[in-house]
Amino acid sequence: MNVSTRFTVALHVLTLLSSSPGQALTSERIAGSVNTNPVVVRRLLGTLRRAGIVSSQPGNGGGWELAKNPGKLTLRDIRQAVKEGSPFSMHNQPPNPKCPVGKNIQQVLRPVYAQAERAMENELSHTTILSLLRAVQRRERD
Amino acid sequence: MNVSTRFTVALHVLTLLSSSPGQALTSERIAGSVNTNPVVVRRLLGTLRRAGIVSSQPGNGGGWELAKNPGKLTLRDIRQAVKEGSPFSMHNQPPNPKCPVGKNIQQVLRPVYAQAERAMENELSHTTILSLLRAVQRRERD
DNA sequence: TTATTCTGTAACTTTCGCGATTACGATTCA
DNA sequence: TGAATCGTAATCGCGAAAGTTACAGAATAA
Repeated sequence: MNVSTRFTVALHVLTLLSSSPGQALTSERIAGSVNTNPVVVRRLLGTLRRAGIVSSQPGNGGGWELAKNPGKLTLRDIRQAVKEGSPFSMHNQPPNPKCPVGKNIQQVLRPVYAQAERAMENELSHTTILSLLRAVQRRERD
Repeated sequence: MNVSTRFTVALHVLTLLSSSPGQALTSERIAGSVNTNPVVVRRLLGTLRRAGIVSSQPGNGGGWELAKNPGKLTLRDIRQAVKEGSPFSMHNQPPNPKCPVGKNIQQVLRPVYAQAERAMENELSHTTILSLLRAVQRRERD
């Protein structure tokens, strides 16, 4: 396996940002919650900034803020923004083109994989950052 | 990313086996089609044998055969047999339990991820090894 | 029985991507 | 000016997956 944790960390951070609207959080503070290195956070949030999802302010008193309505921000949007690849991957080495199966299998699998991934993304589009925040708050109350 | 290729290779091999029913293929022959090492093939097929999907015969004239009806064998079955993990993965280090978000985020995400993965698997259950073989043969004809 | 062909596995190496870390320039504000 | 913060390059370390070597069974043909 070995899938990256970028998506999970992105959701964690965005939920955290949505919990303090109008208040910039530093990468140091965020890294404290995620339990990682501030540079890792800045790299990840840099990607989200280029996608227009967060904004940043350098210098004293600066930090990171959500740039979109958390109720409109779906998990599919985030997944695409952090450039998570397909959950499927083809052969490392191209299969043998002299074998009828080896010659065609990748082209046959491609649309099947695409369809399965679409189904997954469709499911992710039904959850927003706001609903994650609400769920966290609900667990915190009880 | 970096997802394993085991699932794709398994589908390739099973399609190949389904194309020569009643005839055992050696790991050497199979590896030739996949363009990899025979030991890699034996390891993977060993897992599929333990799941009852293929059978093997050592010794002269031996090799590997499909042990199930390819029309009944779905891609979800195969994915589960080769033990592909979830396409999502949680934090490497546990998040900070003193932060309300860090404390609860994983428990909130878990069912969301499970649901998305289920949607993907449901889609995979609609395709069989036989239909892969048919698609390969169709491409080969044209 | 003997030679040959395969599987079954252990052990080791190689490769590769991710995350962690260090370092430092640029920017902002008090 | 000085402290705090982002932006980013460079490098390291780790772990998982695949590739490789080696060899002990097992089955078959002669």
